[in-house]
Amino acid sequence: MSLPHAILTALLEKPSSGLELTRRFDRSIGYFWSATHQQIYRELGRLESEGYIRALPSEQPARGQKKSYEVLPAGRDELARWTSVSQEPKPLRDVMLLRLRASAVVGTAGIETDLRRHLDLHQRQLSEYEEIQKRDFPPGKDTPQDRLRHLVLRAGIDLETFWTQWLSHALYEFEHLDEQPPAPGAVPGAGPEDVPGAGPEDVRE
Amino acid sequence: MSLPHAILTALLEKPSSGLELTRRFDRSIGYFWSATHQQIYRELGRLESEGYIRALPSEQPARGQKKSYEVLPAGRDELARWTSVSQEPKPLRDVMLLRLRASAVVGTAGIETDLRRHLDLHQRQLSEYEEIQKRDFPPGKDTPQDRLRHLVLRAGIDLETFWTQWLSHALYEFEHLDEQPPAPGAVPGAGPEDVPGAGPEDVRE
DNA sequence: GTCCACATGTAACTGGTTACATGATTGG
DNA sequence: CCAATCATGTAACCAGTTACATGTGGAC
Repeated sequence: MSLPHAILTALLEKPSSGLELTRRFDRSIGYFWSATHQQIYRELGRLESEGYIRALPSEQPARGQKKSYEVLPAGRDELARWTSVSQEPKPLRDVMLLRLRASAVVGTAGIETDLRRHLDLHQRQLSEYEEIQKRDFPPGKDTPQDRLRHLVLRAGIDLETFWTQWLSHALYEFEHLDEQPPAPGAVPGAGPEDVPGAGPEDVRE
Repeated sequence: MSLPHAILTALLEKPSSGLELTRRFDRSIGYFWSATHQQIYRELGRLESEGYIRALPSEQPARGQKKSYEVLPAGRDELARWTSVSQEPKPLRDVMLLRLRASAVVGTAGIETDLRRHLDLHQRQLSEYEEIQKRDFPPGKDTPQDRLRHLVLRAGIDLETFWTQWLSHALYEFEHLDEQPPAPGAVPGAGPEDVPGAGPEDVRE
């Protein structure tokens, strides 16, 4: 149950309409919590009916008409409560890692291209974050709020850094997949070919 | 649609029953794809009805009776196909980062304790991975299959390393949240990182 | 008047979670 | 016989995804 709290946070930072929220979820909020406009409208409805937010007065209640929301005291309280409550980290679920493990069994055909593509994507994301860091968090003036937000951005930067490094390493491994690793003077074959069959079995897990 | 492929991979590595799969998903498979036994049984049923796997002969078809599965050629083909197909990386969704951003607005009460707890959890996970690395991937013997699996484990290790470092840094920041930050000649203390700068409001997103 | 971008929604579906049900086997 | 454990499942729910529907206002 995190999306409503993401929306409350966004609305506290700045009251917005559904579409404005959607845009913000494509930008800064989306760095750590993504959501589509359908999710957002659905959730805005719930939050309003629960008395956590309200539509700003002075607008028409219809389709096609912009409708902005602001957080009510009850919403702020709920967000503060949720923020302070301990939560379990949720286990990792990463498709690329799964594909890599699968490729150890059914062959690596096609993966290398996608590894390269992902590397490119993560590098772009990293530069984008670094841009934002330069623009929004120059060294110097510094409120506690700024520091907290910077901390979050830092996580994004460090995560993208991890992925670019790991993907680079993975690609390097792929280029040397058939070589005997420690033995000097291995033969680079005709590209990383299929790796069929099952290797040493998975017995120790 | 990744869970069926995770199961196909696991079954190719070693034919298993539902409960055995569940155990393996709590261990090595779970490092990058987690699943509960309910999900697994549901998916085993689907995979069998689609002709991707079959129950090993020589057992009773009833509740309480163990039932092992193996992958059929069609299942292997499907896994190979899926593995080779390009996929989009899915955007990050992390509750702790969201809570931190929220805490910049509604206050940091309660979070610090949970940051500490998460740091501990990630440190434990990291040591567990490093144990496994020592045990299963000693330098020397090294098939292409081993290298691919090692690569996946490496991602786990590097990710946990990232989290422990980031959480340590976050805790350091928390201890100095009210101080004026970039005073030259600041005390390094426990924090491994530098202390950055400022940033105005969230208006430009 | 038509087209397009803006803006708000509905509906159906899928995958993951939580709670519970049922039978078999084994040790006391 | 009873309780604990192993083992397989059902059902209800919830969050996120995908596809589609509807209305407004401005540019041409």
